[in-house]
Amino acid sequence: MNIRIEDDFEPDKIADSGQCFRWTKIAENTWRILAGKDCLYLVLQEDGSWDLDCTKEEYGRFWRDYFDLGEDYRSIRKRIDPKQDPFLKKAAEHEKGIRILRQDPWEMLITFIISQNRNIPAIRRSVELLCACCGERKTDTRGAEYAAFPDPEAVAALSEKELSECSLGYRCGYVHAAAEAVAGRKIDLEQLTAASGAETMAALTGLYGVGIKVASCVSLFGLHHTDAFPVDVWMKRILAEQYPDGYPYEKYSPYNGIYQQYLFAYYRHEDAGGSEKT
DNA sequence: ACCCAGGAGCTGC
DNA sequence: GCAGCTCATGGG
Repeated sequence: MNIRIEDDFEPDKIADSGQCFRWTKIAENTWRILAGKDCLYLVLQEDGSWDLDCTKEEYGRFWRDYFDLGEDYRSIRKRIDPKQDPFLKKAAEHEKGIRILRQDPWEMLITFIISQNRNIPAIRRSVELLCACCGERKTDTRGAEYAAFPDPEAVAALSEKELSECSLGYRCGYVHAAAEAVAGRKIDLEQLTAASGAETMAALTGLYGVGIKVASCVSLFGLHHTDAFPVDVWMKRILAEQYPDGYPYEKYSPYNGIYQQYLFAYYRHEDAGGSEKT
């Protein structure tokens, strides 16, 4: 089907933003998106519209929400006062096009446990190995095969050897424990969507191998708690350099997580480009 | 060879 | 409560 998107939507920026690890740009203007057990080809048309290889029903039931197309990111960016916070304003304008995807909480939990103390290419590699190891084999609309993200039961059933072959290193035990907790109903991730931020963080950090950083990523990317504010090594640098007197978290509520994505992406791009930030 | 990565658990104070 | 150490592996 074909859709138009009026405000922010740039797949290159979303794919590079460190919130999803199974997007692949397979040609100019074509992205292959793996999410949960599904695959979608997203193609930018000459007229600026988007072609999606799914039915209207699938779009309404799943993909529209996945891309968070009900949210008006333009107005969220406009709330930033350039006089009060020029750095955030610059980051948001530069990274315009990012959206916070509404991804599966279980997939986010495992993905961000895997992410700890690793760079993005290494995370992608391990996630793919895990899916290949125990995810359901499927075929997309172009006839290509892919592996779905595995269920908690499938991950919990893996042997120590099988898990270690996914290059998880010392995180093997964390992944296995999380899979057992979810499969064994010791934690109900779906229920946390409606829970408070504090309650959600407490429940997630109660899991072995889940600290504040991973829990906030699951909150933001898997439960769409837009006030969750993940602080990793990059964000620590930003906070130290740009906000030495403290970050105005209260003022930016409930959009802290969205602004955080702008800051994170902007700083990493500037750093990679070698230019100095002011 | 070297340093770093979307960190977290554990120990010792 | 919080600093310091360790953990396994790949990317640059």
